[in-house]
Amino acid sequence: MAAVTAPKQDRSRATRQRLLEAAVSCLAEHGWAGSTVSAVAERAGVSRGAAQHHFPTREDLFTAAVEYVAEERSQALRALPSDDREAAVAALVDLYTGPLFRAALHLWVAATGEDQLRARVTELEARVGRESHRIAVEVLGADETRPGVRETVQGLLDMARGLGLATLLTDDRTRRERVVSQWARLVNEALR
Amino acid sequence: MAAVTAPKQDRSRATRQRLLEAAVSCLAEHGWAGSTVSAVAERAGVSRGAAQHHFPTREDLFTAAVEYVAEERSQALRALPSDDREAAVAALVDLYTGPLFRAALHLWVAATGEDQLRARVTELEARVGRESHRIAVEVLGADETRPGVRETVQGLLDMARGLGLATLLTDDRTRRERVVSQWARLVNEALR
DNA sequence: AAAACCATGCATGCGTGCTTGATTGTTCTA
DNA sequence: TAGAACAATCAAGCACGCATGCATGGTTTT
Repeated sequence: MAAVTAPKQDRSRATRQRLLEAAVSCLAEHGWAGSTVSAVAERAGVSRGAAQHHFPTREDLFTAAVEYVAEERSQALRALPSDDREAAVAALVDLYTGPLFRAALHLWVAATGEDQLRARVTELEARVGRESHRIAVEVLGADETRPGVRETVQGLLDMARGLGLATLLTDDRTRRERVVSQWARLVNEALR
Repeated sequence: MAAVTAPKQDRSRATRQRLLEAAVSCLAEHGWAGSTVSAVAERAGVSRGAAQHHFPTREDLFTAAVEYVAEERSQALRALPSDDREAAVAALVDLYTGPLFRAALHLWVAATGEDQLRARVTELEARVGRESHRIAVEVLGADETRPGVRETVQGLLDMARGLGLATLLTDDRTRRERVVSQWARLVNEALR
């Protein structure tokens, strides 16, 4: 068994942590097919057998990576600024262009074909999605009791997803900033 | 050479066509890793050697599939209705939830790691993107000379992409329809 | 000392690419 | 127009590379 007892001392947890971080950056840079266990092990600076010890199968490794990514994304969400609405929208969109979202996207798409992963990914993504919505409402100062407000915020998040997807291959920053600025105005008016 | 002379008679072009269609549906259903040449050949009803004849390498097959998907998407775009703005937005978003977009998305993400594909995909996606924008402006009856209008339409297309991405794992139709309805209203006001 | 932790080598499965052989279609010529 | 040479198209088998999984041996912690 891998964790019959919680890892008593930290060296083990350190390598486990490094393996997860390596898995995430590997996903973000080389995609699903390119993220072989040898690659993430090498990137983590450990042997392949060490990886095999912590995560007996490749699927174990990446299901753990899914939860790790979800946790990191939640954490990033809670660090959002809430002073200015324009800045809040920009920061929100930025969350969808970083390596975390890239990794999540690769997992998301890969989970389409892997039955085991799909359950985990859908479940966790639903959780992160709800949290994203909750925090978005908070930093935007939106009044969800008014009709249409909820859908407005959701649409904004969906647009952020779309921008993140577009950023995958070509990082067209200037275009993105213009779109975000305009949509921030639209949202601002709709929430007024 | 595969096409030193254009395929004189149709049996060949028929199987080539079937291979491309099979590649697209395979991508939409099983994703990139699951779309092996054996799988698409079997789905097309031909032998693996036949596929190998038309597309010597797997990469040849899927680069051809990329262009095929781009062409099909362009064709679908030109069939959009332009009578009612609400209906136009809904139809536009629907283009991002069908199997064509699913296939394009898998190609898009897979091209992140495959250097050869990335060029083709980015180039063609840029073309389709411009055409999408042009047609979106047309069916929405938007006046692009007014400031902010261009960015509003682009944001709408990005939102459609994001909705399509969200539809990959869970087809949350009712939520999508509510979001689309609300933003159709907002866009409608913004373009007035 | 025992158990967790890590490293190395081997075996299997799988997908791709290539080669060979058979069949269909096209074209040139008598 | 017949028919034979020739090219295009399709089918089947083989060899290689690669990633995963497992098993063994060494090292560190408790």
